[in-house]
Amino acid sequence: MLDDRKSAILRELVEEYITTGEPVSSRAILERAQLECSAATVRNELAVLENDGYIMKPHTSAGRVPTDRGYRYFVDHLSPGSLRRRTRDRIETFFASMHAELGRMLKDTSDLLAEITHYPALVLGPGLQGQVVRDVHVVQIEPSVVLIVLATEAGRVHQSVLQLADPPAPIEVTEATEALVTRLDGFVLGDDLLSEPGHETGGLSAVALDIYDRILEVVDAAAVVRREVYLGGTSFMTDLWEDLSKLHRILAVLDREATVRELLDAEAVGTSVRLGPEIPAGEDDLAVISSSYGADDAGGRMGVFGPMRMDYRRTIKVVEEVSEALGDSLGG
Amino acid sequence: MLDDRKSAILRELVEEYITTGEPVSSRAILERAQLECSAATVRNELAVLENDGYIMKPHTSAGRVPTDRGYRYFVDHLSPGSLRRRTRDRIETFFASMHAELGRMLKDTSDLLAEITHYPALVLGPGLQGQVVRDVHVVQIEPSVVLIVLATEAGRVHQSVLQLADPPAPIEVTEATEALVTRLDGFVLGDDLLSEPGHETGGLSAVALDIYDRILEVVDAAAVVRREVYLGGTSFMTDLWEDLSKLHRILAVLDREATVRELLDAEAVGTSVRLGPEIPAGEDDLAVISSSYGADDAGGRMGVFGPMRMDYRRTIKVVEEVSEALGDSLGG
DNA sequence: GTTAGCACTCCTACCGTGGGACTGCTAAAT
DNA sequence: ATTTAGCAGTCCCACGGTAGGAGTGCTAAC
Repeated sequence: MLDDRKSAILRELVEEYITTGEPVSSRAILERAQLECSAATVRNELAVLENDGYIMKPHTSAGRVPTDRGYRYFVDHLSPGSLRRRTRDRIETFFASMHAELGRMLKDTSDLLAEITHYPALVLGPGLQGQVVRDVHVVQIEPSVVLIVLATEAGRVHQSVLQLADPPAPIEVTEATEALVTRLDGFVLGDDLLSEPGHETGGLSAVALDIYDRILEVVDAAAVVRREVYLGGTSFMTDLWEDLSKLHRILAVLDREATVRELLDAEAVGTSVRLGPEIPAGEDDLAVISSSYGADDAGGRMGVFGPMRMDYRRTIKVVEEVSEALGDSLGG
Repeated sequence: MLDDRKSAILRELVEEYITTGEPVSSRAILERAQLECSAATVRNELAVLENDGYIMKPHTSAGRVPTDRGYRYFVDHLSPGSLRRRTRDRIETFFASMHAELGRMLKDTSDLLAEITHYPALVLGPGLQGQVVRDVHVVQIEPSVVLIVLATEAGRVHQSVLQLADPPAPIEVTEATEALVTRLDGFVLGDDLLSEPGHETGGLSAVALDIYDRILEVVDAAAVVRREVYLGGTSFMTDLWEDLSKLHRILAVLDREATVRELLDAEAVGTSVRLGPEIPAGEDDLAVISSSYGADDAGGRMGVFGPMRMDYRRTIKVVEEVSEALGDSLGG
């Protein structure tokens, strides 16, 4: 834990560095913070902070720059910022006038988040886990291919194509479907379906029973279906990193869906700020601010990313605000 | 039209420039093409080509670089390249082992295309236009909200949420749905539904009739629903353009779905190569190679983009090959 | 513990220069 | 008329050296 003055000096240093991007000199800190001391004292304190690993010098005669540890301290001991009325209004009106289909809504949200924060934004769609099955529909689209459509109470739709070995008679599909509907109505996706006590399937023929079982498998798998990721504001990246090879690596992370998911820290709840080495992507100068939206089960996660030198105060607030607004919008 | 020697000189110049990226000197051309003349003659020809607007000099004592017109001539008078056995095999095995849901399939295709060409790739999903309705399903998910799910013979699913003014009784929804199914079964999306002679709807109550009409509107609109765009291999961009502000502008184009669609030249059929000023995005150093896949109605479009200095011979071939393979894969 | 002063470090932006790569032109050859 | 060799002229760019400046660490006094 740092004493008051060191703390203040570190805070001003980080904020100055965030806005200017240049190494910060002792004098600059003195001007920012109204400290009752001289530049020499600040320099002494800086030497201590450097020794403790909070800051570093790019070279001998340069100012100081925060290290990973410095950023971490800054983020953890940071009083939450507040948003301007205009920004808050903007988020509000955006969601008030939003009546699109889910996928579009999430894409638009990622654009909004990026536009407000000026950082590229990610939105991870909600899973189907926890959704209550409202309706199952089976359509035989080819002799041995059936399309299974699942509708939930929240109006979500999941589809899956099932390839059968032998072409069943339409009547057998109908039989299987009817038996299914009674069994699945009200079923909560993600619950253990297969080991649940089965309903009466006595009247079904062998073929119908086979179809029945296969469809149950599909429904069972629906809960863990890959969740969509939406990406917005990628053009901000060129303002954030000057280095082409750095940009290349970040884009490579975005190109692979799996690594994008890792950025968002899908398992976390609430707001998370991850810095550099804490992120699995293996990038050094990278920070991700993310937050959950919606209910535990029915929700997802969104966030923005940028270099370690980010405007944390405001951005954390925006991400939280937009997450909350999207959650409300989906819940209502 | 250029005579043989000028044509050969221009071709070699463009190909040399494509591989090296440096302005091409008269001597370099002489070495590439086995011409029966001296460098001085080549220089004379170059002067003519420059005068005619096919090539230009970055500065007085530099070699020549193709202009838009030069590239255009090159592309138009280019004998189609051929692919290495390995590349062809790769495309084949990729589609042979592909059994995913449509969206994932298109995303994976964009990744494949990018990986093979080393250019960022775009895939525009097929529309619903021309699809034959196989099944309509209406689920009342809230008192005054119904979910409409449309399944087509090809196994495509379209969903839409309909907000009704007054909460109808479930029986009225059922009535409307039953009347719909008979009317819509076999209907081809995109055909003029609303002005078609209506079927008997005599038995319907006023409320059911209203729902019926609203749903018809939804179905009518399904054919022109916004088609998805999938993007792969964006990290290749950093190898293609060195300039940060250029990258920024390209990323900005990709950020807006509308402009991405324009890149693909959605209205074109077959293969299209568009260069610089021919592309609505308003970028100068940009080329897009795109091609259609699938049947006229049920298909979409895919392509790659890069700077004008692209490997057209090979890339055109790859885009066409992958388009065809995807078309076959969807059609089968 | 704090401060003023100063020597020292080291980055960076600037400038000037020479080599080199090409061209265009000219005049002779085919 | 076309082609060619030779050469003067142009202009880029990589290189190296330098001066200025910003900032630090240290020392000695307060």
